[in-house]
Amino acid sequence: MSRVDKAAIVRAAEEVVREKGARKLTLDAVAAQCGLSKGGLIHHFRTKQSLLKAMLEAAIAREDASAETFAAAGDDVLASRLKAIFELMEDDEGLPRALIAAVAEDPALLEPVKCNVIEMRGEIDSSYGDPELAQLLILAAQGMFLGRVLGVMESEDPMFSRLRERLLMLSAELT
Amino acid sequence: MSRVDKAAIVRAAEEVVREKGARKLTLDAVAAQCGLSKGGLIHHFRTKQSLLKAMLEAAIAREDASAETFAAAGDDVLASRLKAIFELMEDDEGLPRALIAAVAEDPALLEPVKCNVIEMRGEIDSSYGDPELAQLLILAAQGMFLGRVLGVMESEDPMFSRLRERLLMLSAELT
DNA sequence: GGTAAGATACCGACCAGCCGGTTGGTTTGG
DNA sequence: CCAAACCAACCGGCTGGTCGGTATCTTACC
Repeated sequence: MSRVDKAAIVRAAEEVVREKGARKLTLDAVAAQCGLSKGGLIHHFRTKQSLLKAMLEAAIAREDASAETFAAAGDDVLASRLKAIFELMEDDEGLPRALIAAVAEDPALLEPVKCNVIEMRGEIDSSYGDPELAQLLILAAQGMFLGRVLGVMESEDPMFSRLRERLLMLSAELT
Repeated sequence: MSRVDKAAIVRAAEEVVREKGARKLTLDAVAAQCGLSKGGLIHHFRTKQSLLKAMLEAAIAREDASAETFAAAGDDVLASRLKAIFELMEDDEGLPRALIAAVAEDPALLEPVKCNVIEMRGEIDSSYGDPELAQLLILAAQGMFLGRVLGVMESEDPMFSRLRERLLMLSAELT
């Protein structure tokens, strides 16, 4: 049917952003990265915006799936969300890059991310006796995520794992 | 001497990013915004990169100045940093926009931001008996900042001020 | 099984507009 | 009179997107 599917194109786009920065995320570059002509690429994604949208959706889906895996393994809402965020940070492809590219291109593309965050917030608010503290733990993890995107927080840094463990401990105390 | 100074140009650039998004931060747009021709703009900032750099530096300087004001008024390191971050979030110009524009254009421009964050981290690490918890409070504030940039966290939201107060309380318990 | 017809995947040349930066000149302040 | 501030036209390269065509696959009918 198709030698290259949309998922492969999205991966190629992430690769381009990682290698060359968000500003160089160009249709030609993506096409080259996945061995396609620009025409071929446009056949799959009719506009650049639709490609960016797909990048964001793929990344969000990965994060949600990750959280659900932890939840299925017995973690509570907060712990599984925290672990999902950490996992997201460790393989630094995907969402961070897509986020940057999208926010640069058109902030309106962030709508799905917004929805996702709000949904998560709702889940947590209704599950803990001290919802504000629970929110703060999530926010701290997202702060680490920001540090990662900006290149300030390295996942090999011993501080990173200490903060990570500490956050999980604090979340365990909350139940 | 000059009818338009560099600070005014930086403000105009922030305005452009706010109104049209980082991708539309173009020399022509900035020139138009501050009533200058492109040639005139280039006379002040010889390249776009140097303008971006100035934007970042101005924003960082604002934040540092804000933190120092709080410190001078008697707040300890953590509280003054937290308050500075909150202040940064409330008038949503400046750093968030500059950050986005810079990271999109060339991640290397983030170096000063990186230095600033690392310096802040050092200050805090050496000032509290439980440095990790102190770091987590800062990270939570930065997480809120990220939420603001993505348009998820509104500063009028009652949740916002509750989280803010809670963070300050937690920091007070730490001394 | 073969094949005609239609759809889907893909190519690569091309275009129009944008954008960073140059240049050569004019105005303005001291 | 000089230097700094500023202007406006211009340029070359890039980029998103178009277009007309080819190759490959599916379907259906004989």
